[in-house]
Amino acid sequence: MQDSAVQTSTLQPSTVRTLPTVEDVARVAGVSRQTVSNVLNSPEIVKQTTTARVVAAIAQLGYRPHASARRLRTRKSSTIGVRLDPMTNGISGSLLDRFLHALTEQAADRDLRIMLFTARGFGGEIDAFSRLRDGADVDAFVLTSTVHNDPRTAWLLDHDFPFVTFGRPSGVDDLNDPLHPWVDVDGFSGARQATQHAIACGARRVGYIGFDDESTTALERRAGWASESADQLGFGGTELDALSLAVVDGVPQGNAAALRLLRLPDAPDALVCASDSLALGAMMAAASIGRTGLPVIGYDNTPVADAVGLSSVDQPLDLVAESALELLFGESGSTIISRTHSATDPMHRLLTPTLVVRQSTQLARVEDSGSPVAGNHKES
Amino acid sequence: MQDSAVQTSTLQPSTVRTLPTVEDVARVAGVSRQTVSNVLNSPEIVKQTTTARVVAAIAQLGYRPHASARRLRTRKSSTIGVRLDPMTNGISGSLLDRFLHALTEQAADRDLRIMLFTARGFGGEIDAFSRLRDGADVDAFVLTSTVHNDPRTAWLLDHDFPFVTFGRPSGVDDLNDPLHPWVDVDGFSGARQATQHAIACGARRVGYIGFDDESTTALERRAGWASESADQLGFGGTELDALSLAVVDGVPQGNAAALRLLRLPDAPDALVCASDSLALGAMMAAASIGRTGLPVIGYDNTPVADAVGLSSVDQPLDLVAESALELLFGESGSTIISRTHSATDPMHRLLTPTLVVRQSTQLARVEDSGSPVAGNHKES
DNA sequence: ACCAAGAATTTGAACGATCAAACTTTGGGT
DNA sequence: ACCCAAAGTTTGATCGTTCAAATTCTTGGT
Repeated sequence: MQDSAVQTSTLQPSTVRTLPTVEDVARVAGVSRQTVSNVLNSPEIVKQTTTARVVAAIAQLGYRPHASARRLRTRKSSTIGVRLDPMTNGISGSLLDRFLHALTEQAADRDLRIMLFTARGFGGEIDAFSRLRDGADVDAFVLTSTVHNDPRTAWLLDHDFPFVTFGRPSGVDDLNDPLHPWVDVDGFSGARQATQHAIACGARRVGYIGFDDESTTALERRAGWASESADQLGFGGTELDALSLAVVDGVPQGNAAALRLLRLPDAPDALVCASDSLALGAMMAAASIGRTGLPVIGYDNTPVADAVGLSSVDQPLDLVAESALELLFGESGSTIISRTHSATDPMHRLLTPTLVVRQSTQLARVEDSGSPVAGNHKES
Repeated sequence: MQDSAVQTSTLQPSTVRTLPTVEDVARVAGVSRQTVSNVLNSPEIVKQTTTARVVAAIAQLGYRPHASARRLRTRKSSTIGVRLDPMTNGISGSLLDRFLHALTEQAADRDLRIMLFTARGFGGEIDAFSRLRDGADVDAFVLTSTVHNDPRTAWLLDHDFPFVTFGRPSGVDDLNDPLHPWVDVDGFSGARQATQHAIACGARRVGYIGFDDESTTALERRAGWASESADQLGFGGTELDALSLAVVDGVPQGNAAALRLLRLPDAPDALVCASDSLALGAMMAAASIGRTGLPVIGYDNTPVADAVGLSSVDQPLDLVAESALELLFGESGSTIISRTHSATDPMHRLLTPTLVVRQSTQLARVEDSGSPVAGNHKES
């Protein structure tokens, strides 16, 4: 090794830079490979003085563990797979994106990585599961937009592969099955808060525009509105039916539905909507027939809601992400915790959304400023 | 139910399933490790009959190469790193998301993966570069929202690490530097098309609401509008200045700017905007002062534009993604092509956007149908 | 029948890390 | 001084793949 002297004496600015390995660190620190490894992975079993020397050597060489080598040996990838939905369905698509962002940040805190993939249909997604699992590319999946009797969770349960869903299971899946961890945001509470707020704004007949389908989401949001309306305003089933409509999600649909409701003899004096798209349509409908001050509340707190000053129910996506990781990896750490049927703690989290109040529900109280929707004229 | 007792003794649905390796495939096919490897990586050097046997064995065992082992040996990760921007800036944030989606899909076609990361500031991002590079986690980076004299590209060039930017370089970087590959969408053309369309709708004084900053994007979009206005309508610099405003991106800003322009003595009879946010604000402003039919054109074709029926300039994000990969990996394949200063072909692509025409520029021509999107105050 | 040259295949080593077990040191208790 | 357990450290093997070199099999010309 006498040529090491030569090597250092000659400056070689950008030759093929070979990355340092544990071996190199060990040599510099005067310890063995394994001790270096221990400093990194089990610091508690290494003597303080030794640790210090190793840490110094690591810093000196700028050493970083080779991710693939580590993965090969430990048989874990420290990577989570997330499918990027094929159809970013309009305005609400950004919900997934914001969630993805929160997830990436939370994951980084635990030294976990997020790997994306796309697939066509559930079948394609399951193929992707299989590919990524077999290639040891990911340790777990995070599923979004789950459906009734979701075939994906069935497959994952069947193949005993770790996952967590954003959205509670429905169908044959048991809500309390410890093998099916899930995180969800309480739509009942969200719709209830929205309704409550509408009432606080002075509304006595709160209308509701919801989704056409029979998803859990659709049902519980409507139930939240119905429950609050019943409790506070004393409405019964028939009256509630008259005050609500179920349509396909979208701005034009929201517009049309709002017009229908607002032209009723007993028109609602506020509108709670199951999405910001619907609410945006509703706002425009209200404006178009001169009912500018009508309180309208949306759902999901998308960027559009912020942009147009629409009050909206906000889902705590960072908490969702945090909880998802907690269910997969425990309080901290990056090792999948294996589940058993006998697990005691509930393997799910139901989070509570918050209402973000904006101009769309404040105009009723202030003077009409002439520029209803996104007006920036402050009256002083 | 009845076999629950038996289940444990006989059936073992989920014993520890060991994944098959090349060795297993080789044994079944009656060949050696390396031959299996060759079938996968260099099919042309293996005899047809042997290939057939190996392929059969692979299918039979459901073999898939272990990604990490392969990466360790080949010293490449087949993974591209993308930073998820910390601030999903409102409506336009979805542009990045749509790009991300396109990129993920294109990458999948080449057996490449997308890995996400977040970082705070450019410094943080460069740290992340360093980490991901040293850990051999990624083979290249795709950068978005580049800025003038971007420190990130400087670092990457300095450390000789492959990357491509979505957005042409500006500053000390050379547009034609073969070491700095980039893809961009021609904003000049986009704004020009928008203006052209406005004129085709009958406008004779097309106004422009653009960005306040001095980014390439801001400059070229305005230039596109100015150029077309000069050519077709014969406006000079002073007149153009009077017809345009530069503001911060956002719906309220668009609203305010539009009001200012529309209240001028020589008010514009159409508005071209540098973003959908601005355009949305402009639409609302127009509606609020009774100029419902005013043609308004946005930029980026975000979901909101679709939702509210706003004509908008669409960036071909799938092409951008495809081009980005092409610059990194060549026509096909998943191996980084190394660049030299002497490269002949230009290491960049300038793509042309297309205008998507919607109701916001059609109302002028059709009869008021009673329920247009953003209000239906009749003017006559 | 022989040989050379190319085609096809096999073998040993390596990628960089961690695991499991073996080994060495330390610190009391007797 | 001795021994033992606990603490700390090292050694050999291994994860699954591909590289580089060695080996065997073909083929065709003489």
